Amino acid sequence: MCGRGSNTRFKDKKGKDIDDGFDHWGGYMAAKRAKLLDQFHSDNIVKLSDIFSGVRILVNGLTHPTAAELKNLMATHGGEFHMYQTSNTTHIIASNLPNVKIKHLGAVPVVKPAWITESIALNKLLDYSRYLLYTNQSRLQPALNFPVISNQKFETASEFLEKTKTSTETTFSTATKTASDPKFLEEFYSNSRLHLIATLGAEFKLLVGQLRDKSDGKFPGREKLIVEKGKLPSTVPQSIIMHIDMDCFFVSVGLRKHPELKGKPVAITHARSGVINSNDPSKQAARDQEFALYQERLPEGKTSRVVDITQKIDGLASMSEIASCSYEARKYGLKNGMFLGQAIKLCPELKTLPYDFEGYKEVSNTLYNTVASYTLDIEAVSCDEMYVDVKQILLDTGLSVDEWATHIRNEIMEVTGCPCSTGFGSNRLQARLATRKAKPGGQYYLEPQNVESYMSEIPLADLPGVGSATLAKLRNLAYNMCGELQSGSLKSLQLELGNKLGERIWDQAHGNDNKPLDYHHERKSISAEINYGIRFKTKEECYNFIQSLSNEVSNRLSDINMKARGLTLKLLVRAEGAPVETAKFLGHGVCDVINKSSPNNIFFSNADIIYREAKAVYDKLNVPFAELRGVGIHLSKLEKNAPINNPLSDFLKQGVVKKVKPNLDVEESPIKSLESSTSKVGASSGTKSSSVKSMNVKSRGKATRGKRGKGPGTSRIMHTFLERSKSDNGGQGEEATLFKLRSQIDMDVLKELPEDIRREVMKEYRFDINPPVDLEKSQKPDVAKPKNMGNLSETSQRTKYSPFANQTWEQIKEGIKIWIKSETDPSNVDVEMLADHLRQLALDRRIEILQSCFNFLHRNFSKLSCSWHQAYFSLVDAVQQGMVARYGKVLHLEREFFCCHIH
DNA sequence: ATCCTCCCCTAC
DNA sequence: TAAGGTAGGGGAGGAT
Repeated sequence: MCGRGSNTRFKDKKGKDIDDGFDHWGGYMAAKRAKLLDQFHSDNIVKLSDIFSGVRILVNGLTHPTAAELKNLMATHGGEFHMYQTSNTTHIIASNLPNVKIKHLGAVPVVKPAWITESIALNKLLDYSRYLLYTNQSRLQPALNFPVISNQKFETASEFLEKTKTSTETTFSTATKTASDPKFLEEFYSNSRLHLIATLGAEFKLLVGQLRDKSDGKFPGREKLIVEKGKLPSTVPQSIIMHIDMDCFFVSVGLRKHPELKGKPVAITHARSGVINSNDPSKQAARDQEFALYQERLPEGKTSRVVDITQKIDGLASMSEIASCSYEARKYGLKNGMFLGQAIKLCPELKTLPYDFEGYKEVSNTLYNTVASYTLDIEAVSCDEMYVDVKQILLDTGLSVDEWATHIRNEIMEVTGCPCSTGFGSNRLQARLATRKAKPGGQYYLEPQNVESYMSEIPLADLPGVGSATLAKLRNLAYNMCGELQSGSLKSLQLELGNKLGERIWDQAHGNDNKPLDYHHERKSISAEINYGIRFKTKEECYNFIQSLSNEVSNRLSDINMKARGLTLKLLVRAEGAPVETAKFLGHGVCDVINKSSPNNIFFSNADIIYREAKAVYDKLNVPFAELRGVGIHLSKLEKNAPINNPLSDFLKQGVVKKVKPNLDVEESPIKSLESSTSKVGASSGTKSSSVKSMNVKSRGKATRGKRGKGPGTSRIMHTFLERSKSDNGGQGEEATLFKLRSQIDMDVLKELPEDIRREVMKEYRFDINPPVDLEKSQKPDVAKPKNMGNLSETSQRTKYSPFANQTWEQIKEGIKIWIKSETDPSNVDVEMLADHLRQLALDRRIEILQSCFNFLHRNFSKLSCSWHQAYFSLVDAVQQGMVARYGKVLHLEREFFCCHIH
């Protein structure tokens, strides 16, 4: 999953070139190009010759001379230099061009920069064909095997110049991988431990959920244990939580292949030695400068892992980070995250091992599968750590906590070859702190009667959630141990730390933690962020990288079948006074962080849209690309995609619903039958509740700020779907059943369903397990005010954002609409018919929008300031004026709740 | 009051 | 050389 290339954007499914996000901005881009050309021409230049008259170059990638120098050369010798490729770009200048870019070059020749320098040297335009970078440009070839034309046969011209320059430049640029390289993201991810940790953690959270969904309730491991131990079921009154944590995970995995290093101080790093081979004496000064600045900017009281005054890093010390170190190494003061150079100073005999990413994945999988054979009451914390509710296991097997702990630890050791530690307690905090005592390679049960005394000896620094900043604040209050807090004042703690954190730490100091294990995690955000190797030399490289990130987050989004509504661009910008070249090789150095979100009220998941938004934010921020040291795209306000076909067909198979109308039928709107059959939302508008009124077409323009438009659930597209049932039995037939089911309004209906179907439904709409909408209440005519969110706070935070929270039955019905899903092939759509249909629905005052056209609206009126119905009419207008020439083919008939406020 | 945005903090 | 990611909780302060 890490290996996704960034080259998917240029082709659609059929392999034809599609727009790169600028189609609709053509005018803007043209203007921008003109402006750049203009600046170029107005520069104060001294013409030396006209040999490049008519030549218009675009520089792509790293070249020698640099792009800036080439720009000057072109200016002084009568050519043009383009920042973007245009239709009249005549040559692309590159020294080394990876495959992914080639696709986009088309017929324009890719020529080595020597063509320019040598032409200038001879003062005449040489034939560029001798300087072509690739022999066969039209054919796509494997990235690494481009036959490069040798320049050995160059005659006179090459003798004027040192040939070596271009070739060294080429090798240099392949050796130094910065984010300018299209392959960078992939390469970086495959070497990043932090990326691995993050993605593996998310995967296991997902895995536990999936295993629970498809579990048959049988646990072979547990059953075998019952037989083997032959004990009677016991009674365990209180809840028992187990915390499992692998001992210095990466090291343990590494030691499987290097048993000779067991018992020795060992660390996992990329670097092989504690010193770097550099003979650059200026390095020390640059490092000192950077560290001083870092120290200066460090918040008061906070300690830094990077600048440890007692462990000053000299100019040659390796700044490769230690991902994990053995307990033997920790005795020397080594810590995870420390630089290798520092570590070697503390422990000269330290052995280093390389990463073994495949090994980590394998061991993690084995670990989870092992535990899962006993229970699925697992909260995955990370690839090497989890909480498990073991009460049922202990009950069933009759084992004591200690016996169970020994058993599971032995088994994990056996199947993974790696040791782990386990802690037990009556809540997750106690279990976790027990693990701390158990480590390494042990087990400990913190029994309820010992909690208070045990806790009093725990340093506050050991509490989960207390890091260096919080610790500094606690020290300010003269608190160091949990015991000191047990008698202290909660108020003063909250004043210093904030309400939530203050209370949590207060609770924790007493050994309390009422947060239940989370077995089913639902993602709230997705992001991809790179703060390493960012050194852009052209704006294009920067844009390309933003595009790679866009592809990445888009892919991750669709992997979990979600869409997003919020986008934030995060930039790390070299701080004023920070050296341009960082102490750590290609690191980010001391930076200012900029977060900027783009206002957005429609959902998206498409990479092109993400790119366009992110790029727009970047352009607006006006940060010079050369100063960037980190770039990230964060997507938030996620929602599951509407279930399209599969779950529905499952329901059909089960006979829960009947499928009747496979295609859109304008004349006989399925909405009508539902409306008329279920409730009395007639055509008269005067008697409606205010909430309904705001959806009335007549009130558009002034109702957009009405109460209805403000709840958290309202400014978003929401959905449900159902198939129309032919049976007309007063709305209580299959369709009504399914609709209620999907809305999670009637939990009784849910309960009556067969187990497997219920599970499907729960999977799709897990957030509605606590139904937020009271059907009885919402049927009352006066629902002027949305439900008070405060009343929902007892249920989970998620519930608050449920699509159906805050919606009354009336509103839901009013909001039902048809969503026509479009496909990329628009050829056989009858525009007239659709326009008619839209008009018809408009007359009925129903909400209607085409998903694909909504994207169109968003593209073209990105700053729309109107309500949903205005957007709707804009769409109709657009159809009538031919602005939207074609819609997608109508594939599915679905009803979707839609209530959107576009800013 | 209640939201949203832009941070900071923490954990692995 | 080196691979400084990612997700969630929450607070300050402005907008409404």
